[in-house]
Amino acid sequence: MSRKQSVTDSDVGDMLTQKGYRRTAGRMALLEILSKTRRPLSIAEIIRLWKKDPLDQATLYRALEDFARTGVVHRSDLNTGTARYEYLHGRPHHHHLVCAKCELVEDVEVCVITEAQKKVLQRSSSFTAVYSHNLEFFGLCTACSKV
Amino acid sequence: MSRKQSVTDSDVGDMLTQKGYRRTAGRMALLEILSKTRRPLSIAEIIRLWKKDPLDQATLYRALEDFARTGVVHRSDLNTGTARYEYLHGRPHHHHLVCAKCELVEDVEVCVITEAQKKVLQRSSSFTAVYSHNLEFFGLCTACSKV
DNA sequence: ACACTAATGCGAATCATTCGCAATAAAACC
DNA sequence: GGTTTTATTGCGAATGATTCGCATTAGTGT
Repeated sequence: MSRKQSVTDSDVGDMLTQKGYRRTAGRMALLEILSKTRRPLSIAEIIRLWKKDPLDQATLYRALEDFARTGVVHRSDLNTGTARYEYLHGRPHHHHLVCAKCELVEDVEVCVITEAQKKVLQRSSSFTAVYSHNLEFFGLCTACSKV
Repeated sequence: MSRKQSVTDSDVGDMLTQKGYRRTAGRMALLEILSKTRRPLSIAEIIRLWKKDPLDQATLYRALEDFARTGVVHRSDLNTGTARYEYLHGRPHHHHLVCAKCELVEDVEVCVITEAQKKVLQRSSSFTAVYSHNLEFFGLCTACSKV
């Protein structure tokens, strides 16, 4: 009913089938982890959360790249040197709040850019289309600001 | 004369001295390159533009990191996998337009985020300060959209 | 000229990410 | 159910970006 906040096993499986992927144990588990975590995860974090047997990195990278290409997950580089991947839960896109010290990442649901994007395109001298944007805020989380 | 659009040798040198750096040939040349280019440069691009003798990468990385730490240049990762550095010309900050195909990067001078940043902080549950943001737009440049 | 220390150069190390290729295992087809 | 097709996996090695250690060089202040 209404908007889903989490995803069940069969949902994850359906999603895979629907996008033309195969329902493999690995990709199910990966989507499981991503869908339960409402923020961008680095590869290292995913590996840490991984409960199944040994995890091959190449396989993980390939699956994530696959998912990102078809829009199942969103990839973002938050100036931390490593890519992060986030399950979109059907949301078109959103932004992030990144702690400059500990790299804690929080989602920002509001988006104030859409109209501005048009202006940017109008003023540009060498672009003919703008179809997306990344907006990340940097600051200090409560824990880090105490230190 | 008001706002400087480019930087002379002595300006670059003064900047170094003022920030507590030494006026070395390498750092002068590096700032020279950066200040003449009004967009974020990747390490590879800098090396390509380098006219002086052999260029050591470790030295280059260290200088750029140094400059970024004191705010002389700004580092941004534009989801291209490599960091880029841009001379700020005294501007506080600004945004970019990135071609999804050829990675052409254009500066966007307007900033519409400052007020929004405050709202983001207010709504956040685990951050106590937001002091900067990155905003990058992705699209297609004129050349790439023709193909 | 001298001392102090930032900056450099070089090679090796590390980290993230990708590639090649043979082995597995879904999905589809008989 | 057995077979074919082909996506996905696993492994090891390659690549690319970035960092480190350490001895050497060269600005800067005295």
